[in-house]
Amino acid sequence: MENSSASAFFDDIPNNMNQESYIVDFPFSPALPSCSVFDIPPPPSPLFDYHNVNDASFAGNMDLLISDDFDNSWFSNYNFETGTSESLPAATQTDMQLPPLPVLSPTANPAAPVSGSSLNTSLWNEAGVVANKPVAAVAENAENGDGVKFVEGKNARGEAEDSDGDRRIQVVENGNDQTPAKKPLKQKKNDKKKKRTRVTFMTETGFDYLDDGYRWRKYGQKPIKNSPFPRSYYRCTTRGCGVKKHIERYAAEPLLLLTTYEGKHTHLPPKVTRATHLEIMNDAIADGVRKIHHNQIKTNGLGVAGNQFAMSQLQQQQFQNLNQNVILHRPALSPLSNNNDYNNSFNIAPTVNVNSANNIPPLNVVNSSSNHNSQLLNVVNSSAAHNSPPLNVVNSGDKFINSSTTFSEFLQNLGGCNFSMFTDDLTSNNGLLQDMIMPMK
DNA sequence: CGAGTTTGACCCGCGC
DNA sequence: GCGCGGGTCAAACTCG
Repeated sequence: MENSSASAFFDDIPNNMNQESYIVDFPFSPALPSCSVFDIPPPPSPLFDYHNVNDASFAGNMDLLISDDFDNSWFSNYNFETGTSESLPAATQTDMQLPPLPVLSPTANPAAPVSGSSLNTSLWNEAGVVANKPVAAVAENAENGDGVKFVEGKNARGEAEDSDGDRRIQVVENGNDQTPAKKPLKQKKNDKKKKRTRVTFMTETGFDYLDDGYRWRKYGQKPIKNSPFPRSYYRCTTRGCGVKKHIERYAAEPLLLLTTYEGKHTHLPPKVTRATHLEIMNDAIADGVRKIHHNQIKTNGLGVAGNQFAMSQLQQQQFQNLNQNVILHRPALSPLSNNNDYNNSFNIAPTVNVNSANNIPPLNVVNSSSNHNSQLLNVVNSSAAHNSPPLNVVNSGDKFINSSTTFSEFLQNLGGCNFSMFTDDLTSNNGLLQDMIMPMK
């Protein structure tokens, strides 16, 4: 295997069939704010006002979670109540404006689950499916009394907003402190009314249900005030596990799906666990890269310098087999994007190269095109021959910058392998949405 | 037949 | 106290 030494453009990729392994240069882009629930911009970011996350511009940027990719010391200094931090400079609201989103029509059963298999790599070809991209997550820790939640009519400072009915994000204090002696909830058996940690993920998706690896039973659906979209209630089907979630579309941005989890699973997910992924990827990527920091050059265990990793043929196959149902994430749009970019990006279906020998579909790699500094995904191959399928690249065209501004998100795009965890405890970290929550203190 | 969904009824907190 | 809205229950229903 040789190191990558030159940039290979996307048109080259289909020709890369006969290679033992791939070395992927991942282009970190410090110039762009990160756009994923799995990532948070390097602190402090002059590009994004973490506090003013109260309208459509937050889509793709409402980073309230922290990955271990970052030195997150700034986060603890940030006061969500006042919206201030000594470590954060003044920010502007001019960055990362998303183009208009297509309007979804409410359906009779908008929260009806779709099968996991429909969330595979072919979703890029499916009509109406724009993307599945976690663009934000909101943690509400009701146990220690602090948290963040959606409220109506107030912004993140708790100030009254205009009366457009938009929901805002607000730090809330609730829970078990010495507040108001309110009439206690009527306790039902098993203390069902006890408040637990809630975390809301916002996912930009045309799907009404995202497979998160756990099994759920729907137990209710309610219309929501000021929203054409109902909220669906689900309970984890595992006996003894009281975790619930509810799903609704964000009325102001119908493409945003809000998934709120309540509670913590007492069991491993019945589906593919991240531990397996991590084993493979750890083997493939080797130590060090998983914790790589932005703009840092490290060496992985395969002797590949730089922000790279390599997967052997077997590893690729294993990885693909384990990621048949992963959610691919649409790249977020940069400030440079325009509507045409947005539209074009989804009209381009990936070339599906199915290996004739093993019939394993290739991974789809979402990436940007040229004309942007440090935005190229360079795929360089070693010389050895093999039969595994190539990486599949969706080339979105000029002026469209993908969201893979961090290594972790790149991996996310690559196959749903989430490396931006808040723990290195692989036994408890299954790589699912719920596992990527950093409790707020 | 079991598992999951649908859907109207019911419960509860909260604001007025 | 009343009504509203969110959350839950559970019987009926659907599906494999």
